[in-house]
Amino acid sequence: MAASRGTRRARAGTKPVSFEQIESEAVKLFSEKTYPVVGMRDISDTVGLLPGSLYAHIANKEELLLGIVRQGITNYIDALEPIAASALPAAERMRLIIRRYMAILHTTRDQTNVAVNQWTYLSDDNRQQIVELREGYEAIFARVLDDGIAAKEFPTIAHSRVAVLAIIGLLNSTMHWYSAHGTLDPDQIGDELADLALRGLCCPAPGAG
Amino acid sequence: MAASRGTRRARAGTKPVSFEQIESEAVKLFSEKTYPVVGMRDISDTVGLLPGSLYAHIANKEELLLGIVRQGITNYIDALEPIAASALPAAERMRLIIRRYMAILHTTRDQTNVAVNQWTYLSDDNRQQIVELREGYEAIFARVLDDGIAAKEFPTIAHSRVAVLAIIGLLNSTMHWYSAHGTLDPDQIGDELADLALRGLCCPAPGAG
DNA sequence: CCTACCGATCGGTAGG
DNA sequence: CCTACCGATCGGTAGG
Repeated sequence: MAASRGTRRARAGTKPVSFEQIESEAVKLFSEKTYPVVGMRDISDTVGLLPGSLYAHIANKEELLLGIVRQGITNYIDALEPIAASALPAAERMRLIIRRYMAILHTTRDQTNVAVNQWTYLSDDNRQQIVELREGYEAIFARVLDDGIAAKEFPTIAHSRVAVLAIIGLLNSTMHWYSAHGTLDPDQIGDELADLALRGLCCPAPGAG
Repeated sequence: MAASRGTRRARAGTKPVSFEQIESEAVKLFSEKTYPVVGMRDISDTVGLLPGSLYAHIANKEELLLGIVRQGITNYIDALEPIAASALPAAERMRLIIRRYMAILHTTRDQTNVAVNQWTYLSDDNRQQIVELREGYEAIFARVLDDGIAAKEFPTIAHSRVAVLAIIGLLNSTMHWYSAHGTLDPDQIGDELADLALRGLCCPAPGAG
């Protein structure tokens, strides 16, 4: 009975906590349990602060989510945009983009999960910001696809937006089963998925009728 | 000031509320806002009951989710299993399965969304139940794929489980952009996705190197 | 199916 | 960064 509040005494002469630590723990927790289920007390426990002390480092819970989501998407845009803008044939660019996507997923899996699946918890203004970022992200894939069609590398596609969203959906879905600690390396999976997508964009399909 | 509790008087001589109504409204709300963010008061409001009255029809919040998720998956298993078990060539079975998947998605979109993305909110025992159901669901696709490889319809695949999960991931991802009210009909999209998947399983890919 | 209510937990703050 | 605390809301229940 002697330690009524002893559980909370995590900080005795330890180094001060940084914003980056808080954000990094929040990424893990949000990815694992989702934003609405993670309490500020969960976050403060993992970094060794009392709940109220978090607000010396962050404005509020939603700002934390916003930062994580925005950076999570920006990571992809910054890396994929130059590839899409390069002078290579569209099929090659698409392959490089898919491979690079898997590499980024491998190093920022939790953040990607939050960015892709949890931006919907943002309130109106912040969500609108993210919607625009997402459009920029989609545009990268659309550009390469359209280039490929224009250059006759790919056949004319009935609904090209469907193809773009299908490819993005395929890539994002890997998150749910691709385990970072597994034996499959990201380049290998990237190549297999690129094969899948590029075959899908080119030749006639079997089993019809 | 006269209507202090007047807002809550939704039921005056109306027909009694059924369990099915409650479940159906819960499906919509869970799909739209996710389980942890939907309060019992949100549900009771839409069916026109007071919060406590819900418990005359349901055991608790989680039982509601469990029922929705289980039926949401069972819908697919019941419809796809017979196709997988039929005597048709594997490529044809795969095409029929994908087409049927899109048809079910079209009629049970909200429930599918909840079943696919929100079973993780179940507590241990209930979640384990769903994990087993999901394995049965995956097995349907694995069976057709393996049959196709054995019959040399598909080439030997490095990681056949990757292919299964990629196809399921592709199908499930349609949920995020396929709007039930849109002009794209499910058969049409089903065919395009079947083309994508079946081409991916057969021929050599361009753009390599 | 309502009335009336419960303990627990939530995000966040004042003041130091 | 802690102490001490706040109002709001949560899922759920007893008793009728």
